[in-house]
Amino acid sequence: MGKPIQYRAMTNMILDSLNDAQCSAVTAPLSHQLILAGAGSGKTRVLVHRFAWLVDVEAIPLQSILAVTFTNKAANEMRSRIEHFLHVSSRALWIGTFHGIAHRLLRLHWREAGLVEGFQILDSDDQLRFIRRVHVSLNLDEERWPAKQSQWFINGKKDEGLEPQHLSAYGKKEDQVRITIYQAYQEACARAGVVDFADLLLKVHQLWLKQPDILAIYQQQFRCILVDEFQDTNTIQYAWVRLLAGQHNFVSVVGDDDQSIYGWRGAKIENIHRFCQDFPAVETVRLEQNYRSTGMILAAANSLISQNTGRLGKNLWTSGAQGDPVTIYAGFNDWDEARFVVNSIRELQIPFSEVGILYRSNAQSRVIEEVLMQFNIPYHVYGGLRFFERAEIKDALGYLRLIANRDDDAAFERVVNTPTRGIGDRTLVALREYAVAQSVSLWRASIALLEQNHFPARAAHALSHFINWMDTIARDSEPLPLYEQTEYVIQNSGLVEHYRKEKGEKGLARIENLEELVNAARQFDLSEAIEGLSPLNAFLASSALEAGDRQTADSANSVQLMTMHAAKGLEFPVVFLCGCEEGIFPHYRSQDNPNQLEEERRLCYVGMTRAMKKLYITYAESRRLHGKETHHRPSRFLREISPEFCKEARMKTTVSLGVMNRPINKMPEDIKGIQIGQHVSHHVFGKGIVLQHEGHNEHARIQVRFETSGTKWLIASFVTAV
DNA sequence: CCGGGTAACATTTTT
DNA sequence: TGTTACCCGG
Repeated sequence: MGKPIQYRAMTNMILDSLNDAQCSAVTAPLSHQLILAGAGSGKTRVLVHRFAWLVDVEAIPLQSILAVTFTNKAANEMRSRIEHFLHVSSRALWIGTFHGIAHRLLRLHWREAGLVEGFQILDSDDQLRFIRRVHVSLNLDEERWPAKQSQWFINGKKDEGLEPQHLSAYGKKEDQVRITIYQAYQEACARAGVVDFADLLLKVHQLWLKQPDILAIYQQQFRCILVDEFQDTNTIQYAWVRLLAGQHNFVSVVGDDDQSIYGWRGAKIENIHRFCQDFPAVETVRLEQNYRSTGMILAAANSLISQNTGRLGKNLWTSGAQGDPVTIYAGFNDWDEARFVVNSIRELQIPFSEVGILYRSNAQSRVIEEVLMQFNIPYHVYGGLRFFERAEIKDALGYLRLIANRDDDAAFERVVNTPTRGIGDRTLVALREYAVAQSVSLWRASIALLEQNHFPARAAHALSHFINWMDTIARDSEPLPLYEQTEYVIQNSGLVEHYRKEKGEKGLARIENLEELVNAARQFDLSEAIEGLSPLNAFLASSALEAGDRQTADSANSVQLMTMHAAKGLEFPVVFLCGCEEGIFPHYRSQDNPNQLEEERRLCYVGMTRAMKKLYITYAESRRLHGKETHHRPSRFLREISPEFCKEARMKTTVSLGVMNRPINKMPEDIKGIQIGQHVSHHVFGKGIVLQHEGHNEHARIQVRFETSGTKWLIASFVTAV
């Protein structure tokens, strides 16, 4: 039986350079599939090739395959690899995050889903503010009812697919109050025409349940569903996949139970087990050959993770070199530990960008940063605010949101008095009360109360001015292209003058960010837009759904510092796992719960398996924590790694500062003369200007904005005046 | 409305 | 220790 040449050529390309396990995952006949993909086993590759196989060999149309991931990063990577591999345009591809795809569906079916056409998306920050407002309107004491907890409660319930009416009011009084808050919050969202992240999934799920005809459309469209990082799915996501799969479609899930580290935010590792029960005839493939790490590193990691119970079972192996044993270092204190890390980096003589320093919690970066700075080693810390999460950006977007939808109360609250325009608390309280009582938005409440002459002259004047002004800029900017509209709003909102007044140079950075927002709008790819969605609404949605990169990519040749959570999916030739002490890692809040403890162990496993060639694990016998000297025993994880794969290290080079003491930085006399605005230079970061300073003598630190390396806090003695 | 002083607090993070 | 939130006085 001769197969078409096209078929064979393509098949060869698809199967080229795959190992046996990968190959069987890619070429499996149509059925439900569970692909257990160990760390570094070529998971993405298998997904991409499976996709290609389905298209080319199984003749599934492109638009009949749905590929879902958790992060935009993963989605973008898969998309671009598939585009390259198949030479297709992204138009027809259904690849995206759960939230992104749900959003796309809600824009198509907003009416059936009970939403307004221009609905906006609340990010977690907006959501928290919004919940605060709800608390106030319910007269709840912020002491007893922290808004954070309500947010946690509401999101938790939504992730379980539960709405207020599903929740029993028979529970504890506390729960009853929470349910009331949940209910009131939902009503407030409906009035404002906004949805939160969890709503995106929940509302699509409800839509499908309530309107079988719509569900049927998508069940018929998506013959194959691929889910990445399946161990991270939560209840609603699982329900979503199950519903969409129906009786006739095929689901392939890819995941690794040993890398499940997001249980604390609702991920259900059990979904992997449930999958095998709920879906008939699941074919399981294990990808255990690792292409990343040395034999020693894998053996060490395997020995650790084997302590966990209830695993599906998997042992990573490599055909590559054994490599060096894992280096364990016991530091005298946190400074000593940091110095060991930095010393080792210097001795390795490798590009800085090949080093990853991982820790359990962000606060641990500080000491390491300071030592890196002392040795003039460039570094990049992951985490922190993202572009679209910055206050000034959210202010500007607030105006745009009001233009798109005057009823958006979250946006209204944010910008109505930013910058201050004489609309005070009094006025707002009245507006909120009226809005809740009449079940209208704050915008409508403003108009109604102004008509009723409810306010004293001054307040009335300020408010009506704002209302009219919003309508005017909305009208005037409407015909402009997106970026001009953005620019117009920023210029006319008074935000620029507002931030210009901010003391220090912080305001300057904010104004620059506002300018950057105009650029972002200019570059916004309108092809991403969903049919029927205005450019403005598309831009606003994408700003919530893809909040942008974390910080700028000045990481060209710098050491990478991040939490172990953030390191998932990444790899480095050299990895340092720091702070491996009981109470730090595993974290003390996980110590008494066996499940949480196992998750910590998986986190350690994730950290270890990031290393390609060399892995260092360090701990400190004493450490400064919350301002107090503390002592911790070495992490149990160190004991759980088989000793035959480890070796103890000592610091090879004596450090001039003295190993046993905290550093005492000599401060040149002239440092007192450093002033804001002064030009300085630094060995690594180059030339810059002093923005702020704090502390005295050896504690003096200064904030410098460098011409090319961004803004940094430094110990004052490390710069020289120019 | 701001800013200073202070008290409380302190995982992990994506959408 | 470092941050953040809140309260009160000018």
